[in-house]
Amino acid sequence: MYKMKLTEAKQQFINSWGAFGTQWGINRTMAQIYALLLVSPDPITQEDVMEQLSISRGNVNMNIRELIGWGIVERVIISGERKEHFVADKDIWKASTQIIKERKKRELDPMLKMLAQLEDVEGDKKDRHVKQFTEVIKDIRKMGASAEKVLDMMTGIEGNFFTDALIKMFK
Amino acid sequence: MYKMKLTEAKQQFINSWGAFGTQWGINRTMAQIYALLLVSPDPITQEDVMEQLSISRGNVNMNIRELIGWGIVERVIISGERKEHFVADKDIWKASTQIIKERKKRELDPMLKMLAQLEDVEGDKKDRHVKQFTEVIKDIRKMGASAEKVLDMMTGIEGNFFTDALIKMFK
DNA sequence: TTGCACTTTCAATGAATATTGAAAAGAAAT
DNA sequence: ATTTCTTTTCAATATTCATTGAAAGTGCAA
Repeated sequence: MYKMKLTEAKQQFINSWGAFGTQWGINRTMAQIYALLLVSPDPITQEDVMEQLSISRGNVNMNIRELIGWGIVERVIISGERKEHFVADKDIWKASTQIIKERKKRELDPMLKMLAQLEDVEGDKKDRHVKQFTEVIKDIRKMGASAEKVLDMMTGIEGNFFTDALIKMFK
Repeated sequence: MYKMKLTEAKQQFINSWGAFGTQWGINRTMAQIYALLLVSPDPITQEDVMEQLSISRGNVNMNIRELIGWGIVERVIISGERKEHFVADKDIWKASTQIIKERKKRELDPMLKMLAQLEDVEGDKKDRHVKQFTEVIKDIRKMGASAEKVLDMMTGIEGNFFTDALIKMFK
């Protein structure tokens, strides 16, 4: 069976990761930078990223900043070095948790807020259209609230027997 | 407290839903059409969608087709009517399940395949770079495999006490 | 078998998003 | 306080992605 060289495999990983990222509504470059940081054993500089991914200074800067905002990449000071270095936390479980938390905060919570405002509308409760509308909004809210609970549990906002069982089963 | 008129609320819902969709890597229009179908008590035609969302015939056609491909919208025959009509399944739990299944199939499975191919690379196992790479790939695979299991359970591919408990807790 | 009602396709266009790079700002070192 | 190295910003540009609409396709019905 064919074995790739490391550089080839890295490139493959970075490219695929970028492609999957876009499917999830994540900037391709941001995903690629994250992938690069994941497979880099030591902290690297913006310059390194520029070279290895052939992208511009500004682009690297903005996306690294974004990754830091997501809480999955850190700035690192290396004594004696002038340039900033960056690392990705290599604990994948922790990173996933962090990403889930972040997406929940940025997307699920605002959605539930929006739905709350549409809770009840003017007009005849017997009207098919009114009925259908309120029904759907209510159901989506329920679904969203459940999702929220599950995610909070999974990301350890509350720790309990259920979470523990779940983690033991799947980690 | 202010109550919206139905049409206003519908519009609000459709627009917001479209915006949230894009964040999830889903075509804005597709998300909007789905929202419209959700709040419509009866099956509607492509023409109806065109008018209500002010979008072109081709756009409606392609996106409805896509929604059908996701298994959350159905073509409906209304006897006496020439035009095709469409409905969204109003069971939100079922729809969510269906979307999760579909995304898993389209995204998670291919990702795991990709990772499998990068499992082992040429070169010295003691090299920091080789080590880090194989380590990360292995960890992501593990994480992905766990996610796969959880999702399969949640979407009822296997039914067991755990799923039942989960469903009872959150549905 | 021709016309009609409707659906589908897809090249052209438009809109949204990402990327560049040069200029400004910031931060050590001399 | 000036030079030098580094980071950040952002208007201009390039790229990607979504939308249009006219033409081709389908199939029913007279």
